[in-house]
Amino acid sequence: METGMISVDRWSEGSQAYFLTHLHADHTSGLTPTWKWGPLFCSRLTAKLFPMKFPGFKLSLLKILDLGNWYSLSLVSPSSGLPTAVQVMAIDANHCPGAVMYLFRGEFGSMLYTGDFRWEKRSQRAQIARTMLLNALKNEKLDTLHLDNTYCHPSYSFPSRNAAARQVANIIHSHPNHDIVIGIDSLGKEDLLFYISRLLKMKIWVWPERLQTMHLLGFLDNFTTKTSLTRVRAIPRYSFNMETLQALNTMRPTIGIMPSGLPWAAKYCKTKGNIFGPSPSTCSKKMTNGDLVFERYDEYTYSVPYSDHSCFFEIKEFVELLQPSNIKGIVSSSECFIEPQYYFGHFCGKKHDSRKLYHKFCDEEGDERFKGVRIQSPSKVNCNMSQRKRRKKEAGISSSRVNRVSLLRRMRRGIKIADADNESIPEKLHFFSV
DNA sequence: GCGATCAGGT
DNA sequence: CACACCTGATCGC
Repeated sequence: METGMISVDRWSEGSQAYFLTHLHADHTSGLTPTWKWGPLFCSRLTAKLFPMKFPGFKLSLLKILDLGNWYSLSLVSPSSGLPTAVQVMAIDANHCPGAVMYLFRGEFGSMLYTGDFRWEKRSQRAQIARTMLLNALKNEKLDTLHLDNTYCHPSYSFPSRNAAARQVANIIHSHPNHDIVIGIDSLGKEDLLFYISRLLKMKIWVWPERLQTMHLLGFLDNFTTKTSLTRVRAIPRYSFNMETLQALNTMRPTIGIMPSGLPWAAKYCKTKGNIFGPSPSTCSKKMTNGDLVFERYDEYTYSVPYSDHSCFFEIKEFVELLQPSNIKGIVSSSECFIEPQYYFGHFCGKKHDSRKLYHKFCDEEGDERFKGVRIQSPSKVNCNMSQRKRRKKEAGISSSRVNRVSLLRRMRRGIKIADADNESIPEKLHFFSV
């Protein structure tokens, strides 16, 4: 598709229609309450959560796309100046609440943008999404797949979220006299918390803004902001650290559980031989409990492979199902980034030389790129920090400005709670003139 | 003075 | 490893 038509999760000026896949901060960078380049298309649930994240945003810019419907947009081709129609369908991405993929079709052919997605074949939601996708495509070939390639490497292997949730429950069961803290973000992992809450027949503490989110999502009874009611608390991931856990343990015995796909990235660069082989065991403290395996970091912290992104095998199944003509990775910032074409080119029925490129990459840099990162970054950090401190000292900057900025940010978060209001959501539309 | 953005950390 | 999001510094109006 030519540029100047649509943007997905990109918010700079110059497109005729903007699409938001979900509300995580790394997909809304550039979007502010004063943003005005709309219209902005998103799922119904994202629209419901939107005012909390962007209070004061002009809600008439939001256009809701219900799942599984085709919507038609009248755009203008920037090159010819002629009108051109683009059809779009939103499909459940099974990532965080409200997250969708977008299937587009028009003169350019067909294009699927997954955003962040989890493709758990056995989950009912993924099966519905699968049916929607296949019905929408009928027998047409998908021309371009923009793919969530976060874990697009065979070493990224982790279980379903249901299995990971059972691991969390298992850890909690084996600590009947401990307080539990679980690290979460502003959106996502609600099903995990809900599952634990039902299983333990216990409310889970969340911070006030998160409770507001839970209520918007329809969880009315399982969460609380009263600490006295429960021994299980979900806390922001940024405050989940060793210091916090040590402090908590001075008051009550407490363990931390971090649900994340990340620690399960096998350090394949350390292994010898076949990178397609099974994920190597990387943890010396792996513990078993029944038939479940979990990872213990230190005396307080457990890590559980609960991921809202697809593992490698799920990405493979997804690409195999769709067999697109072209694949592009959405995530490209990774040190470890490898074009999905390398693994899945054979599903695309196209000749390509990415395999050759990959080998070149490995041969030239191999383990060194990882060693380089490990060795260089601490010294670089130290250098930057000392430079920064020196500059600050030289400039004689007091901390009053900084404290004020931080305070304002915190106040705004508080105001968001008070202002949160989901009344004025626009009506469903099937045709949009842009 | 203030919002926007970047860098750096976890 | 790299997710999602924080804080603090700096930029530019």
